[in-house]
Amino acid sequence: MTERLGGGVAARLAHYLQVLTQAKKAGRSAITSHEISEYTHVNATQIRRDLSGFGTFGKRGVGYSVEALIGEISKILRTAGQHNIVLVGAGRLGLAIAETDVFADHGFSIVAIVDSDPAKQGLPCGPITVQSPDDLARIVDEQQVIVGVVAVPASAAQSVADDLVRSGVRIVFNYSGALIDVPADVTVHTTSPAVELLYALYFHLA
Amino acid sequence: MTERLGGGVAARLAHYLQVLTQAKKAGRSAITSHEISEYTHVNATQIRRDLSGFGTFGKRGVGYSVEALIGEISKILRTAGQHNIVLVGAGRLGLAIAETDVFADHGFSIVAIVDSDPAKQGLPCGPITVQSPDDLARIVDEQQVIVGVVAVPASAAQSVADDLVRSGVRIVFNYSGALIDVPADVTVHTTSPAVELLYALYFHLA
DNA sequence: TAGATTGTTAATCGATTAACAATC
DNA sequence: TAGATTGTTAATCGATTAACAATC
Repeated sequence: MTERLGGGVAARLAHYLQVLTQAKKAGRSAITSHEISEYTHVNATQIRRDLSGFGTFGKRGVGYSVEALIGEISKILRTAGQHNIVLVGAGRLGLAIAETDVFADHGFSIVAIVDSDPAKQGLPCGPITVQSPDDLARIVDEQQVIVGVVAVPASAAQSVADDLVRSGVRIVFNYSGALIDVPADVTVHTTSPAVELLYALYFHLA
Repeated sequence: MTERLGGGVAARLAHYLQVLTQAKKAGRSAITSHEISEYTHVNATQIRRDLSGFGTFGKRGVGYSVEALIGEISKILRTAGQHNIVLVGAGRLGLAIAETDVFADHGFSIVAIVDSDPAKQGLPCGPITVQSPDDLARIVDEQQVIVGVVAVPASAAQSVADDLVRSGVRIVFNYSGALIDVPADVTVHTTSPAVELLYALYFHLA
């Protein structure tokens, strides 16, 4: 189990974890591979094989315990524990992201929000207040932040990403839609809802 | 070209289209398979093969014309043209989504926003005003809406999805994070940014 | 017991990778 | 011409699918 997982397996396990977390919040105590398959669009046999590679977590005729499986996958992905995020952009999008618990559900905590607009600095947002981008390096260092979320207009995205990388962030999560370049040792993920929509549309029109 | 594409190819083509659209907005006129690969994390050879199956779009030694390739892929995916969206939820998240042009960039137009809170109904949001959920069926019918976007709290998501499906929407785009059930002939996509974050984190910790 | 679902095998299919000639 | 990148082939790897015994 100390060996590194392949990219495919790791991605699928993360997806199962998301579904299980939501199922738990909805009050479910057990779930079958077929149900996970419906929500993830991953083949049910594949799901069972992915899981059985690490142990026998299921009960034949019943399915998997939601709670127990969350624990097992967290252990496999080594993502249990607390991870800190800094959010850049206190506009509508940034505040909307800060408000949801999509990140909190998985142990990610938004420890700081920054915005270059002085009018927004000092404003409260939940338990924290908006700070200046000048504080980024200090925040990342003091709070051991590894993830930076970019929630600014496309035109400012590259420059914000550069700031984040300079400040020591290792993973950039980009909501702006713009293409962003970073050094090879930093990971960028750009959210692109339109991609899924184009895909779904193709099969509905065909 | 009249035959239906496999799911893998269609998903990748949609992703290329997203990158090309952003590249065009950034003023790029040409792009190589290696650059598309950097932004999509799809293997460059795979990209060239995907494209060459439909024609010879590239120039050896140069790459692909961004503009021309956007046209070709739009033709292949048959997604050129205008498609209408109705957005449910005029909270921070809903308004943030309405504000961005991630959807508009690909010809999707948000033709209506509805919210069950009477205090929000009538409020302006760009060129339109917030309406009541009671108007959903009429809106979907009159404006030929095929996509419904769910931007409400998780606790209300299933009920909103039910309303949308009853009103005739064929594709549900769920930003709430909650698990949603719909009839077999309707497609749901649930955005889950945390999945990508868990995945990226795994490889950074390992 | 009967019904359901897991765990697992074998066969097929699609994606990835390396390599390289063609050509801009 | 020289350098770069496409288009394409062949070999490997991983995902999907069908089938079914094991067992809850």
